[in-house]
Amino acid sequence: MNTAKRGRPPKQARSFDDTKEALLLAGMAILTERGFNTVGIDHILKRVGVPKGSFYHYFKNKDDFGLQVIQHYDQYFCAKLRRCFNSDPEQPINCLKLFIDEAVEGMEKYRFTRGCLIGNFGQEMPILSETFKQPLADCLQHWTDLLADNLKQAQSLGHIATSTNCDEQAEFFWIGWEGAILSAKVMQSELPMRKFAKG
Amino acid sequence: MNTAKRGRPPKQARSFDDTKEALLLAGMAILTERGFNTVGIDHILKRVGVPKGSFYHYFKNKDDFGLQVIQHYDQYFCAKLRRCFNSDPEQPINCLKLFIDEAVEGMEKYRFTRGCLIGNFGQEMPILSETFKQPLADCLQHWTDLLADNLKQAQSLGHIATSTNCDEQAEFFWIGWEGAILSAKVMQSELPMRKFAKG
DNA sequence: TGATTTATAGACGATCGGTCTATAATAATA
DNA sequence: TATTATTATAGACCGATCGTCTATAAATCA
Repeated sequence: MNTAKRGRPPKQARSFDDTKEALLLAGMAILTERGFNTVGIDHILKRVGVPKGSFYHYFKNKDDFGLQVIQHYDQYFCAKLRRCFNSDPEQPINCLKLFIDEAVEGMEKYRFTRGCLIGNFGQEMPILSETFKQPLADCLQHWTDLLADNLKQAQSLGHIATSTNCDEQAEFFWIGWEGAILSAKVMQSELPMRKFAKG
Repeated sequence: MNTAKRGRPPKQARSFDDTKEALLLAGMAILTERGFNTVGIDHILKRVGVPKGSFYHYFKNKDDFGLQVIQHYDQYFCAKLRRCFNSDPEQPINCLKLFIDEAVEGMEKYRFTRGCLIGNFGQEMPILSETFKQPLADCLQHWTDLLADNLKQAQSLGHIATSTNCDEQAEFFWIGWEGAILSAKVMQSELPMRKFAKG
């Protein structure tokens, strides 16, 4: 059982073991900030400190990379949602508030430069390959399902009117939330997010 | 008083008189579909059928062009809003419905490839020059003002509760509407726009 | 008529995009 | 332990894009 890594070793020592994972993480951060089509592969490589050959060893092409970044982001975001939505089972309503507060915090931390990865890809839909359509729609559906579950919990506890259609309400929230993130980027202010959350 | 145009004449006859106007119109259409940073100047030139020299005769650089396209779009969009909002003074509520119906129609006409120019620029904020920030925010403000006026009319006619804050409500609408356009692009369906309008 | 203004025409270099081929090390095989 | 296969890094390569620059052509002005 040799612990040494196979393959040609890097010229310079690196701060990570898993090159592919490092590329995906950097991809999430950079694409969330700058979108897909405007970001060159070189940009990501420079950030991570690996040569181009490594990229094309792990990914078939740029589209393949983009799709895997989306998958990664979906997992990350769903995990975040599950954590928030399980944070206060007695008061499910507070869970959404927690999510919103964390999102505002995140936007401020990066000075309103990092929005939503799915929103960025969505805006670029008309110039993206057809293969992106389904994965992006799936992400929105996952989030809607998670939020709808949370709303149904609140409903079963009597915190929300029984007349409310939780699925529709969840869809409505995410549609508007994307707009709130976008507006926050334009205004460089948390106010749009707060104003939408109020509604 | 000679009506002939000054300057070097084009090699091939053109279908328009005003080259600058033609570039701005093509810019509106193309940037609405594909965003700013991902579109090259050559792309626009090819569509209009003019050489690069003309572009740099009328515009200082690409940013200058982008800013003028935004200005043009703002005028176009505000005119559209004014038309809608004056369409039924007796029933101001119907005016917004008309706008929404027209927007859905437009999205379908272009198969969900053309979203909102301001939304596209907004998504690209982090990589745009600082000079874009104010003009983009101004557009949103113009639309908010126009919608708020409409809501106030409805309020004065007793069609909306007097407790409603029309300015806040107008802001809320446009924030969410941007999200609805974005979601419609992802889903390639009018449903997100309809679902948001319902709320 | 000659100088100036307006506008089109397109070559050019620097840079950056994505793909592809070459190289270097370890692991597996026999 | 020699040979081959596998893994991963290294970077050359070509085409596209951006913005500048010079050249050209017509109308107007003095």
